[in-house]
Amino acid sequence: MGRGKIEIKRIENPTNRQVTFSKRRAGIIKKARELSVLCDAQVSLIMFSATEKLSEYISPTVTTKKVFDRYQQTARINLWSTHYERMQENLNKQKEINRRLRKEIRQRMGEDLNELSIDVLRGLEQNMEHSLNIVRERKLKVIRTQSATYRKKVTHLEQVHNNLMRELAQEGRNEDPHYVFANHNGDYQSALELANNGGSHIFALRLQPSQPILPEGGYGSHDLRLA
Amino acid sequence: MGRGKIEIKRIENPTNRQVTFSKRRAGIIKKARELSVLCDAQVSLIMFSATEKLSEYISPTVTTKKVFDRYQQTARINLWSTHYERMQENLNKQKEINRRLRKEIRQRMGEDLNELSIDVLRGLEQNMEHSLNIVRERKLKVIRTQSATYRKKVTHLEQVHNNLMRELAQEGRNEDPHYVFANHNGDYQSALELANNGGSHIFALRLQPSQPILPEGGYGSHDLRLA
DNA sequence: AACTATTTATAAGA
DNA sequence: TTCTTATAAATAGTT
Repeated sequence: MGRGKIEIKRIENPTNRQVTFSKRRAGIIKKARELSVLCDAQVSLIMFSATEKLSEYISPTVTTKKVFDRYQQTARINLWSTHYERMQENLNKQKEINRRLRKEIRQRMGEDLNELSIDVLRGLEQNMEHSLNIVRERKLKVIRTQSATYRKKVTHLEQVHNNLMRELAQEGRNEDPHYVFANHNGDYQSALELANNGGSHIFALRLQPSQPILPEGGYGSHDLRLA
Repeated sequence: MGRGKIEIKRIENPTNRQVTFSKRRAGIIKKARELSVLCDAQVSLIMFSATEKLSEYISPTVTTKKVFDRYQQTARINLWSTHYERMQENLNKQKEINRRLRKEIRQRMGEDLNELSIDVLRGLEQNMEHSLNIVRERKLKVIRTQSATYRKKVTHLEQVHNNLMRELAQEGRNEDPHYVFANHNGDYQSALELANNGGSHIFALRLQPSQPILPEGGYGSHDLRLA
């Protein structure tokens, strides 16, 4: 269609080739648009010229991404979809693990027990007894360690105090010895308090029987108990 | 170009539309091929008909994937990269959640306690005591229910047995009454066994102090304890 | 699926 | 690039 018929083979003259590209690009884009409109089709047309220039047409009813995604599905061609699928699989696997872990925790908190057989219940009870003993021992050990630390601190403070008293007794002029003594007593008192009862009032809340596991952000060890 | 000029708008007659699609699809694919050859261009043409049928042309010098990749680079359009990133984020979030859940379970099994403060330890201990009581009660309830069921069965069997004995006593000729009696005793025995000790030997393994949580497939409530 | 009257695309030239 | 125009090619309506 032109002044003369041409053979369909690479146009060697670069200028000529470029001109033909421009003309025909316009033509094919027009054809693509007409096909879209007339036939209600979704068309994606991407062209790179020999000079690397990008031209494209995409039907107004879709996006290039949608066409690509659909192309993958329909053509069943891998492209990057394997990557996608693997990620999706992985995600689902993680979610399933998550579900089971939450269930495990709920059961260890005394919920969701109805479906458990007597055998499993017995095992769970024994395991929890055993674990509870470990936690108890650990707690006692921490308390003992902390007590020891505080005792050392107290001993040290007493020494400091005694030294001061001695110095005061030697130099003793216009200082009030009771000021220092009261200070020392305060430290000792708070140290004992912390060792024996440290903040346990905070955890009264922990005994709520059915604390729900939050879907996200509020899960996990301490969030569960501190909520 | 045809017997009459047509307006470029959706063809309402479905048959007509389908025919036109076929004709014009052939035409545009021919145009795409000619453009590729004449102008040394790389063309990707993807079409979905209104009936969801996929047609495509791709220049012989490239692959669809290459065109897509190049399109992304050149157009500097994200396309699916955001999708990727979101999936990756989601996956990481799930993994982090799972990490915390595993830690929670380990701590409830008496592991990883070193980092816990005396406050948290005290709370954990109280929570575990409370949960253990719930599990214990549930276990007892199940045992009681099961015992009741077995008692009913036994009672029923005794009745059946008595009826048989009575019948035998009435008709009593060449049957051995001990056969029936022994059978009945066997049932009763196994019923009692199951109620009192049902398979608990299976769970000796559960008391292993440091059963690792398997990364995949071996996690979860019962796998952990039954491993 | 073929035919063909007509419209449309475009090669070559300006 | 764009316009022009002779001509090739595509295709709408028909069979």
